[in-house]
Amino acid sequence: MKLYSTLTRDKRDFEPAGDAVTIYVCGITTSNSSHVGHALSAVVFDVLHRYLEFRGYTVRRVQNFTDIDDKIIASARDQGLSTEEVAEKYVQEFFRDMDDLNVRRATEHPRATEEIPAILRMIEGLIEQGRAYPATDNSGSVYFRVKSDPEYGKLSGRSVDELLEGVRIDVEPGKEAPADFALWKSSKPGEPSWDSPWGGGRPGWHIECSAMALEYLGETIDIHGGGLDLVFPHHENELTQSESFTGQKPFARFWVHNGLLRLDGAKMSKSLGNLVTVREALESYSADAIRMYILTSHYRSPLIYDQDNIGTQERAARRLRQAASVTSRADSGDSIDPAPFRERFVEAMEDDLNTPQALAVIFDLAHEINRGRDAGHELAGAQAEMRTLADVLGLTLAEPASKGGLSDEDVEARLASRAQARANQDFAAADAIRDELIEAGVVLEDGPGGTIWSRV
RNA sequence: GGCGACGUAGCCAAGUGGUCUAAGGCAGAGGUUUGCAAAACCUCCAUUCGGCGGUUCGAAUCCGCCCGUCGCCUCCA
Repeated sequence: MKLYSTLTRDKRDFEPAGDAVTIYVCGITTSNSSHVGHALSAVVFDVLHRYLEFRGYTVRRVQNFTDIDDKIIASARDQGLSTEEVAEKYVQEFFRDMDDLNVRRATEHPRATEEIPAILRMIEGLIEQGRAYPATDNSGSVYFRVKSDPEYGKLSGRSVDELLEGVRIDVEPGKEAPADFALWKSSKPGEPSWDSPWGGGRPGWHIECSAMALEYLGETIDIHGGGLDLVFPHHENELTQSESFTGQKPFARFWVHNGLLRLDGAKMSKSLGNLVTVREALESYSADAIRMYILTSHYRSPLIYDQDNIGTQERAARRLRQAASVTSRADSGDSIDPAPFRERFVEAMEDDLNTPQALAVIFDLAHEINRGRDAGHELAGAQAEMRTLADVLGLTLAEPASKGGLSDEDVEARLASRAQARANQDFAAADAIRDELIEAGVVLEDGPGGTIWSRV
């Protein structure tokens, strides 16, 4: 397949270097509930993973949790909890949110605080190589020496000179140059702290990802992913320290970045506070609708979070769901050949994961199934294919669960009353029952074979 | 200020040199079906791709300028 890489700024043919496709995706910092922007990124890489498996590859995907940083420390202090407790709370919340979005778990979900030995080995190695140095003011921090890498800036397209001049970067004491970044941060009294050759401290943000990628996936990984906002400085720094440490280039063969979700004209982010949590979104919309909303736009494009537009996806999801489960008289002796649809689906996905087109193919197949229903064609094969393709996008095509109101038995009972009323030509009574059920989120369809119902 | 992305029908959104008089979804109009609906099906719904120039036999697609929106440069998926 073709994949766009931020490093080369073009689409290239992707083949894994080894037997399995290795993917490292930057995960969340466990200081807050996940928002829909995190869901966007998670869904994109979930679909990439699912598609690669659909194509027959074995995939090993690692996604970390940054479970120690300033915000977690602050949050723990505010709530009177330990940093571990705060982190654990949001890790569990993340898993629940992702499960409900039908995002499959990664192969591994390592945490920064559980990888301290690997992180320390890497920092020590970088110091030995002259790539890093303990803070010049003896604070106990360790910094990476950016000017030691003449290629620094190649991922984000930044000029090293400009960065070294400290354009809009505050110079910290103890740094040789403004662009140098922390590999190890000395801890202040009362803060969580791990022992190191330089004194008590904690890992800098970037080093954890390098260490985990190396530990779990090796010196060169196939795909490194994350949101576009991570390109600089996070991924730029990961790249330089990883290639410096291992001497192996490239650190990642493809850099895949998803576009950012916006709300009210700005990027959805913690610092701006303009966010909608995954949980809030799931309270109003089904996972299929949320995923379809994300996937009807290309993953590299920015997407504006808009409630009304997600609502329209709910109706669109229903269209697919019904086509996947309609029944046919199957008396024509013909059936629908799904092969051309599968081909078009694959063709779309092969082109840098063009999910909008892939989804359009599924809609075309749904249309063909509905036509086939009217013509009395055999549908099972086409419907099975449709479910297979939908599953590659992580769509369940399942009915939303009963939202408290009426149980299935209640619905069946109301339906029986309505059937009796219709038989008696008492359409007023029949329509009243229908209206009542619609209020409860149950839609009826009267057909030649009787009335079928579904939840919306 | 530096670097980068984007602007396609009422809305969302693919398409990036000819098969585009532009996919798909939602909304809308007429019809079939139905006790009436709903769903489904049939027909219709951008001669046009932010604006102005240019390159080309040919541009939504390439180039230039302008207008508008957004991202990164500081923690952020």
